[in-house]
Amino acid sequence: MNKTALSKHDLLCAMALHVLEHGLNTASLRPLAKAAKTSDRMLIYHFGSKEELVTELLHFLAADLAERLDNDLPTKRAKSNRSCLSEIVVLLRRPPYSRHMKLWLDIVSAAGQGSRNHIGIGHAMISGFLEWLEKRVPAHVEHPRQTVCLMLTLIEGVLVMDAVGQSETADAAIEAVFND
Amino acid sequence: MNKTALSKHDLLCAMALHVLEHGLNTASLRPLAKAAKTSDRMLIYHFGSKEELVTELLHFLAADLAERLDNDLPTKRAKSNRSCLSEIVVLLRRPPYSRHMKLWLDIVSAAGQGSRNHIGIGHAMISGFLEWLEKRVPAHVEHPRQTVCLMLTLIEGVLVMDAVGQSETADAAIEAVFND
DNA sequence: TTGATGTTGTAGCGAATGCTACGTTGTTGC
DNA sequence: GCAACAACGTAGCATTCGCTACAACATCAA
Repeated sequence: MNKTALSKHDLLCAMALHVLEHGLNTASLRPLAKAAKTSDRMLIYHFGSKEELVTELLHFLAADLAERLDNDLPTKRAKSNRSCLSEIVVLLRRPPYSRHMKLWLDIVSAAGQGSRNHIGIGHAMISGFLEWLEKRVPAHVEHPRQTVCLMLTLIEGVLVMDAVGQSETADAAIEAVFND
Repeated sequence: MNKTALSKHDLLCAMALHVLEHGLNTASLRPLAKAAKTSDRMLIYHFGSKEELVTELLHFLAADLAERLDNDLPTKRAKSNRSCLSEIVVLLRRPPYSRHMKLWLDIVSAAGQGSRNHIGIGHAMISGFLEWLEKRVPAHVEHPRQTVCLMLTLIEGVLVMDAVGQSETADAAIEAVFND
């Protein structure tokens, strides 16, 4: 177990870098294997199938993203909804997060096509992000749950806008949403 | 010209139905050809390459979507921002629009990976949608441009949430955004 | 030593990919 | 009628896809 489990983690690290660079939906076994300095044969050996590999890889990436966010944004309540939102957006638009966000859009796309796998992971990631947000929203807000739902939904919209070169539209939306 | 132009339109119609059903990023020439009752050979003959075919197909679908929206939602100013937003969301969540929206997420995903093609089309579609929205937002709003940016960005977020089974989150966001 | 189990390389399978070569039909202009 | 050109079918190319068969080697318990 030890040997395999360890190398599996290394494989996931290397493949995560590759996917963050080149996208998820277009990734195939041989390039992934090359990035991890092994062969497609060994990837199937370790993960059973490509589908299981992708599942594990997405869980790995989700955990990585969550850890990064915890490190980069302290568990401290923001002064206002506006500053809370804009701090997060500024962070997510820059590397290394920007790459995660493009990959996130790949997950969303596959989920939209009905992939149970991607729907499940996507759903969990949103739930986790909502909890994370709820600890950072100002303490005085009346409906914290609704507020974080609004923030996160808007953030998702910002990611979409950024992807198609409509960042100004996203900026205007951020500017408009909170009056506090 | 007439014969080819006509049949090209027919081909686009048939292929549009196919990608709306089966997704865009996973579509390949032979299934597309089968859906249009022709051969991959003929698709290349008519469109030159797959990339050009996809480009034309996306323009066709964008025009189709715009026309449908014009027909289904009259050019009439809504009573409130809230009703304006919710009417559109209700519409987009149902067929036939729901399929267009899943395909839209495919475009966004490809755009996020840097495809000039998809970025250009996506950018244009957002711009068109913004104009369209600006004619339907209540007349009395102070900053109409900002307001439609907020609405559309939020709509994009709703699409993302719906794709990963987080429609309740999207609903809460819609509930929270406008106080009027 | 033997045998069982786990790890890895080589080679290849059948299918699908985008695209092309080549020949056969029309159809049209002169 | 005939030549030119557009329209189309058949067959195939080279590549890539996920995955597997098979053998070689290591490790370790009996």
